[in-house]
Amino acid sequence: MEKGDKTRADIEMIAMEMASVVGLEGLSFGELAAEADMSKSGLFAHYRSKEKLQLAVLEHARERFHIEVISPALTKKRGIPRIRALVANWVKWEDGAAGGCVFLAASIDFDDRPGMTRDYLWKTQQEWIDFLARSSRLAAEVGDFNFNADHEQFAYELFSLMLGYAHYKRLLGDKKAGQRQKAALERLLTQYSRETKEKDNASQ
Amino acid sequence: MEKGDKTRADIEMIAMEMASVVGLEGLSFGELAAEADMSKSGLFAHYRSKEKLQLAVLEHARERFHIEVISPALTKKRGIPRIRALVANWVKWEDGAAGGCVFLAASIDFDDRPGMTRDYLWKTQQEWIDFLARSSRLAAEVGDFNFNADHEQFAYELFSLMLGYAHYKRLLGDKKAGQRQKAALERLLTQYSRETKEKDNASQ
DNA sequence: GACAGGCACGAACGTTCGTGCTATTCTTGG
DNA sequence: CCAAGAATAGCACGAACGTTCGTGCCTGTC
Repeated sequence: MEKGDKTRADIEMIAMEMASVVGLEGLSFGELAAEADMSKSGLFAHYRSKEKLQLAVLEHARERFHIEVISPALTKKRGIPRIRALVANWVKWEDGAAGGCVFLAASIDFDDRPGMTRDYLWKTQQEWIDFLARSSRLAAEVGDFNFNADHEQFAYELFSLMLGYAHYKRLLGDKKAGQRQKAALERLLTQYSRETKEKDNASQ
Repeated sequence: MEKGDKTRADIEMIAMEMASVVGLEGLSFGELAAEADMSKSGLFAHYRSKEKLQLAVLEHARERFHIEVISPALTKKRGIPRIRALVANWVKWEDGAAGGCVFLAASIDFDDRPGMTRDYLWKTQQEWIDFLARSSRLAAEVGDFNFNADHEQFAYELFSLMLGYAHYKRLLGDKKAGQRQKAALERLLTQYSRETKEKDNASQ
């Protein structure tokens, strides 16, 4: 009950890296076994189905995400400083993995493929978005944002900017992606902290 | 030299739909042949390699994209009206395909896989982004936008919002995705058309 | 020293993949 | 209307896929 856990942890670390490149569905026991220096069957025995492997990889990634992105941001002051930290950590997370954020790679694979894997993926992403919205609410509470800002709208726009960064960086190979993302974040923060004078309203 | 073209066009229409769901790499001759009511080998003969099939599908998609998204927007007045039309047409395009925008589905597949397909994909996406930036420049020229706005930054942010819409709609199944996207677009347009009073600057 | 369990292995399964070849059928220009 | 050529089908291949099976290590317990 000792060795197995260690092996699984090792496997999932490698698997997460691979999945970020080829996607969760593109992940195969054969290639993964080769990368982990194991036999395909020996590796398979740890999970007993591809779906269970995918779930294990996602669970592993979720843990890493908390450790690398969320937790360190919680040490920052509530409001804009914490939001900045979240974005900075996420960019590091995206840049760190060989193929970018594994959740984004998996999302495309599974948006049309129902099942347990998709459900877990959905839950994880929703959690992240809710966390962004909550951070916006906190920012309003400490006076950094307009107190009547639409926090879910903020989460949508912030999340979109992250998607944009990943896309510019990965596919387009744009050197200015970081610069663009920073400028966009500044603009977004400015707008949400402005002295609310616009007549616009997010409903309808 | 007549029948073949018709058949290829039919195939590529179906293939584009399939690829939007399973990705360009997930597309297979077997399934595509079944869907098109042809034999695998008969279909294969039209393209003679998977890569050529993928390229053909992308070319087909590029044509459709011009017809459905770009051309109808060109009839609108330069500036904000045209930008609004572009976004509205793109949303229709995204909603219309079974699995969403085929270029986005393909992007994840190929961002780590060099080759002709990736190059073509890159070119097409870059074209689209450049077109967005050019539309922003036009908006500045007709007085809708600040004349000193950063048009490539605008393209980045607008493109990001589209990515966000696709993600919210496809994976998260968010009913409010359309509403969110509209609100975000309004905010973005407002910001770029404002009387430029901010001290902020996109460089650094 | 026999026994049990956890762990990993190699071989093989049925299926699907992309890709060739060889016929056969269909379309079309002279 | 017929020959030429294009379009499609049939069949086979080697490889990779997920999965199953039987077996052999180790390591610790009675």
